[in-house]
Amino acid sequence: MAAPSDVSREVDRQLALLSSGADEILPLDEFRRKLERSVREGRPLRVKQGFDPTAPDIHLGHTVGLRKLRTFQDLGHQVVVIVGDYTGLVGDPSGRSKTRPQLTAEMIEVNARTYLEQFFQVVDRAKTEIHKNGEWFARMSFADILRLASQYTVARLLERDDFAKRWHAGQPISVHELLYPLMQGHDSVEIRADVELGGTEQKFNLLVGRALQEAAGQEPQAILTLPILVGLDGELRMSKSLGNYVGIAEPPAEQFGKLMSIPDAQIVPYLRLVSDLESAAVGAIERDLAGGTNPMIHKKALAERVVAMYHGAEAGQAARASFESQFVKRGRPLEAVLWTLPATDGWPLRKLLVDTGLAKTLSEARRKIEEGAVELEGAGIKDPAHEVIPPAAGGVLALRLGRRWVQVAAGPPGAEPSASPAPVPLPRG
RNA sequence: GGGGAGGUGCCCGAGCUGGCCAAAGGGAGCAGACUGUAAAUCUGCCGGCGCAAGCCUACAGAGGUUCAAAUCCUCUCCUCCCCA
Repeated sequence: MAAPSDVSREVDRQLALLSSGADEILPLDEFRRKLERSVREGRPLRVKQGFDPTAPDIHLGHTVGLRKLRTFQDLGHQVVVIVGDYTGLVGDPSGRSKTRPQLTAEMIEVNARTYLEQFFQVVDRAKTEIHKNGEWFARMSFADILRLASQYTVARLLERDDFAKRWHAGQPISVHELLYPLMQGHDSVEIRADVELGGTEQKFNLLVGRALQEAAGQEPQAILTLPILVGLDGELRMSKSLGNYVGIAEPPAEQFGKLMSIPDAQIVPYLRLVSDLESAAVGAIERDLAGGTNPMIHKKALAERVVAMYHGAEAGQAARASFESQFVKRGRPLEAVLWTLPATDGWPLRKLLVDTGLAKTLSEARRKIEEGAVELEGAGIKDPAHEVIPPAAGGVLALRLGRRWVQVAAGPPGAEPSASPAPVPLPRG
């Protein structure tokens, strides 16, 4: 048993680390008491994090919470992750203005696997317990559901901002969506959570967990909310469906480029929320920016740092070098995805653009060519009917539409178009 | 259960006294100029296929009227509001 003063010192230390960067911890005194007990009895806290296997790719927005989970683990606590296979059938209405589409069981399975794989790039697998909430929801009878539903009122559910907005806007809210917060809360009861993490938009759901735990005679969980990361557009929260995200599994150059497109005002928030730079250093950068330093310098450092976190220091440097070559010096990137396309007699440029994904449709490709957005081997091409001469074996062509580059090689006639799994060096031209 | 209002392109939203509607306007997005792949500003594009003329698909769904329908009629589905 530790001496009382040691306990108190350790609790202070943990509290400082855990609350750093957090938006709110509610109720703070309860959380402190939990930590005290944990330290005194040497019993890890059970820290809950749920996710719905809807959009499997983890992006930087998620890592804000995941990095906090990691901090809990580093302090010896136990993470309990809930795969929301049942809640996924509903779709979290949080922050949504529409009912989400429901998922099939197979999709959930696949998504969960992808998700966890990426999840454990940040979180320590050895200190993580995984549950599906189907473990308990699949067994509940209708009577059980009624009992659960009786523990909360419609008025309280409708207090919730997103429901309230939809209600006032005359948009539909399905009954099963109303059930969502109850399901999430019930998860906390089942796993006896001590703490649950979530973005600030999750606050309501997290609090429902407290109410249900109390009703079940358990000590209610503390909740820890984290600021929401703004997406690349600088306005809306980072989310896959909005397309304003940086995925942690994306290639280095992609991550770097996306990070360079964030508004200047987001540099400091990003450093705080998604980089591993300690807070004193972030403060120094903040002062430097206020002093009038060109934000681009710090933005590049941020981008390099984040790429390094997920791909290693070397990849970070390489991404930066490629970026500088491509944009600052107004040239080609150092590398680009290589497409191998079947060689045919005529190689219509429009088709190349579509096959390589630079354009979505032939019509779009035609328009972009006419707009002067397309460049092949350094020469702008404005003729929509242009036919490309396939390169000789071993040769490649550098093709650009706007800011995006690919390289193409000629493959055997009739073959399916295929892309290199990762970008490969682009010959200097 | 009764009454009322609605469902238009990625989103919002005009049109709905039938043809000039691939459908005004705004937003988002893409591209060009500028630039730091930031912001602001200006310009172009923004259903598909076609070099083009043009053709195809489209205004919740299915039928119908008409030379011609997003626009008129019938039925169906869906949403919201008020009343019970």
